[in-house]
Amino acid sequence: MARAPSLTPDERRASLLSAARKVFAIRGYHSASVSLIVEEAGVARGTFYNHFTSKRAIFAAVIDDLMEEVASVIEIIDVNVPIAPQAVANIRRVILAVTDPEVARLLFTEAAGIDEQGDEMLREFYRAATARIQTALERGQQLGVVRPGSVGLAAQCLLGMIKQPIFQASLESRQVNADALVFEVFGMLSGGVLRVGGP
Amino acid sequence: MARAPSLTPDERRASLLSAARKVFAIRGYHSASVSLIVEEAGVARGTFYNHFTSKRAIFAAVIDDLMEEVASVIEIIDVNVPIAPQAVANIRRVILAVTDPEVARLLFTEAAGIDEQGDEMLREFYRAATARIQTALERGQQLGVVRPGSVGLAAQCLLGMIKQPIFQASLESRQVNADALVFEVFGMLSGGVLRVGGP
Amino acid sequence: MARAPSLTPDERRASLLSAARKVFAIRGYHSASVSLIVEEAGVARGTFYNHFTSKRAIFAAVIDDLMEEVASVIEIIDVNVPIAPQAVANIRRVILAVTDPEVARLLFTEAAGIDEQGDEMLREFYRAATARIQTALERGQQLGVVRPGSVGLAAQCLLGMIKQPIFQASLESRQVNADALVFEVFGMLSGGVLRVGGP
Amino acid sequence: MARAPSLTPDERRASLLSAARKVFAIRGYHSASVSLIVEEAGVARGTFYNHFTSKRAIFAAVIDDLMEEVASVIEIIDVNVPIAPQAVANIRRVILAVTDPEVARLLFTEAAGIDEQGDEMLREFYRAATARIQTALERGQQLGVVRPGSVGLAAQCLLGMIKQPIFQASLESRQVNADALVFEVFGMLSGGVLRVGGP
DNA sequence: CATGAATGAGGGTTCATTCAT
DNA sequence: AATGAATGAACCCTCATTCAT
Repeated sequence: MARAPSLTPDERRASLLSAARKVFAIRGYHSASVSLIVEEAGVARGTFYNHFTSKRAIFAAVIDDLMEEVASVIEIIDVNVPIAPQAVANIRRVILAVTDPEVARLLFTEAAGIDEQGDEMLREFYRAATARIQTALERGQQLGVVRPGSVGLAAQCLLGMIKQPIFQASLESRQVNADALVFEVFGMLSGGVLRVGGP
Repeated sequence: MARAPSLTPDERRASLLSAARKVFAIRGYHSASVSLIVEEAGVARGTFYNHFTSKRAIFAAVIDDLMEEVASVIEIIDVNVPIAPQAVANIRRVILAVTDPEVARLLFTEAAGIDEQGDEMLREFYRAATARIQTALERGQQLGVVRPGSVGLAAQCLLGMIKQPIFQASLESRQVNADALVFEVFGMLSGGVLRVGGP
Repeated sequence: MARAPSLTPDERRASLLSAARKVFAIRGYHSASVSLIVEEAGVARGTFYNHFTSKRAIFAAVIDDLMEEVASVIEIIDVNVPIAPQAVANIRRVILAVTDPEVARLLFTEAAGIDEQGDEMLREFYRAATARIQTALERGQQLGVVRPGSVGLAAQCLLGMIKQPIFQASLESRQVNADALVFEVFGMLSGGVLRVGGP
Repeated sequence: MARAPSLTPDERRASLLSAARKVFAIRGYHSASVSLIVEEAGVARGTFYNHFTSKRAIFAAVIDDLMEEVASVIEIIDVNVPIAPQAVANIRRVILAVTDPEVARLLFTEAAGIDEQGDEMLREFYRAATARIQTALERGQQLGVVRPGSVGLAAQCLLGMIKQPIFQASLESRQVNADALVFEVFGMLSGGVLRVGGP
């Protein structure tokens, strides 16, 4: 009844994570059942609980990995070379990372609203992301490439500007054109869309 | 056993909707139970099913009302008077409408991911919202107050720019400063934030 | 799918309690499953949880009823008529009440050790029983029919004297002879068994 | 992977038994898990099953040891020297043996009701204990220090008299005063408590 | 003998929905 | 329409036991 382990614990864990990610992405957190996950992973139910304490826990692990994946593509900007291309490259990489349908679905529609603990994770993620953007903008201000003024809200707006097209694409089961989005975002950042007489 | 109805069917329906909205906003779709809703409404379980075919259905009705509420604050722009203030006013009203904690929670974190039908509703909502913004932008182009070019993505970006700060505020159980957000959004639209090689 | 209730809620509750009592008595707390109980009661699983919040809860209710049953057979002793026969009658009734195989099994072997809350119930039961006996003994002292001295331990010993034969009989699936036990207990109380240097 | 055994098989078995006894005493049979036992013993799960065929089996072994421990303190009474002090000493030693919280909990609240096999063990234990007491009483009758008549029930009553105070103390997490209990039991045996005109 | 990952039957519980009254 | 007891599928999780290494 007890098959020998053909995988190391880490591999099994990874395989469960991968299965869970797939199942959560397809069915959403609530409709995904542990049964579905173990079936996808090809292990028995009990095995699941040898690696994760609960369905909630594996979901948190999945989301955590995702956030890490997204965050990891951002590279520190070198102020000694032209800023703009670096910023563009960062945005581009984030868009590409988030454009994966699984990532988009999980991060944008499933992560929120599970429970308080989950919301805290998300809060923290957005807090960190926003802070990062804000810092970048402030450095830009010092360099004179960003207009002066408070940039807290601007950071959130910038985030939303990127997120919303991806979210809508995800909702419609299509992928955004990353280049077009980068272009659009950069256009918005550098000049807005209105031509109604400046401030 | 069957109490005489003290409300008209429509009133009962409205009262259930209101109770459901409250319960869904507080607990989220999945944690909200029909029990909670009927308790909040002060009716028996069976009564619920005389007015709505399912929990799913009442949620859809709640979300529908919400979307309607939000959409209804937008006023047609009159091209014979200055555009900008009208646009600002619209944005401002949308922000105010969406800033209500119940609305924000329901629309931004609960509505998505329930099931395919629900996603379709949301898809439709964003499609309509985006289309509306896009139309406005195109009209702006004709009037020469919006820079030329494709504005499909821009519309989504604009939506995200507004939504994200409200979403993050909702996640942190606080409300955005509507005026600051309007100012920020308008600033972004009219000139972006970057000063890199502008005209 | 939802049959009309053929029983009043109280009747259904009683029927579940009775089924539970039977099942717990036969299988013990841990081996009894809610499935078994509802099967015995002839209702669906969900119905069980409409009447009791948990397996634990219905067990507590069963034990509570049992304790009440046992306690209720004790009659206040009238000091104006001969004491001894009244005491004997009380002991006799208790023995008879507890001699029922279900009662014995549940009270003596299943009630203890379920969890802290359960132990507290039992503690309270024995505390009350002991206190009652102690009070009776103290009244006897005032009347001069009980030898002087502390009677706290004596009360517990008296309880044990009655309980142990019943418990052993229960273990062996037989019933004690109530009359013989009464006789024995009364003999013990009135003169002990030893004849070693007594007066 | 297979660590060299640092203990002889017997030592390992003893160490598992000791760990099991501790765990069973603290958590009770049902809440004790094999995991807890092997953790306490510091061995792997598989090792457990090299020494005991099942959780049930190690529990039986624990109880067996306990019964043996208790039984072993009883010394054969020498009829050539005064009986009473020897009887008292035996009772005293039994009380002391059983007063250990682990012993009391395991023997009085956990041993009963696990399964038929377990009940048989317990049955046998009480049968043996009762028989021993009965034999002692019968010898007492021959010596004229025990009142005549059937002593089968008396033996059980005597057992209960001792057990109940210890059981109640165990339930309340306190220890009985062995001396007081011996005194009480002996008082009961030698003269009862009632003064209502003996036979 | 030791190890510990894997197993899977089984248990308690929830809750959307039904329908006789 | 209103009621609310009854339903039962579905879910998450536990844990004694096995066996390849």
